[in-house]
Amino acid sequence: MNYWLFKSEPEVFSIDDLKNCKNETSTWEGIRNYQARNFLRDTAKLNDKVLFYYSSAIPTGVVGTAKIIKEGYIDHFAFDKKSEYYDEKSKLDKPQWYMVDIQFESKFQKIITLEEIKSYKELANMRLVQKGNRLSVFPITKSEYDFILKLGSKK
DNA sequence: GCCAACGTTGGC
DNA sequence: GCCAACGTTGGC
Repeated sequence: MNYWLFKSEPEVFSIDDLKNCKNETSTWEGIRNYQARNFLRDTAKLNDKVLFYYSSAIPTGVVGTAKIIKEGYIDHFAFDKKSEYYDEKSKLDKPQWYMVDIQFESKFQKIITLEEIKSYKELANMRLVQKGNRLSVFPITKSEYDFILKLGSKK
């Protein structure tokens, strides 16, 4: 079992949007970074746990959890000229980009802000708090996941 | 809106 | 293969 942090801008796709999807399930398309692509394609497995993080938000932070319900498969949005995720470099016979499907699990009682995350030494090794981190999909440890889940479960 | 950090592109 | 220029991310 792997543990992940997925970033999303709430203006684009919020955790409520995920919850409101059919079966509380959505594709996670539009990842256009090779390192993140490799994680989705090669490492993300069925039932892996996901922290749902808001970037470019006020405040930024983790707002809930989800799980992987479909392992990496071709991001067909890259072939769709009408999609904002269209990428002419991704060809049908040589796809560049991959995605997974996730299902809503829980919404936290309160957002666990980046500021709060930075205050715990238990979370100091997360890629999230390291300088220059821009990856929108990256692995975390079970203990980091559990720690944040616990924070988010408190009123 | 600014800007630091990082990734990608393309000329050589 | 180097690296300058450019584009993007994301916190503030």
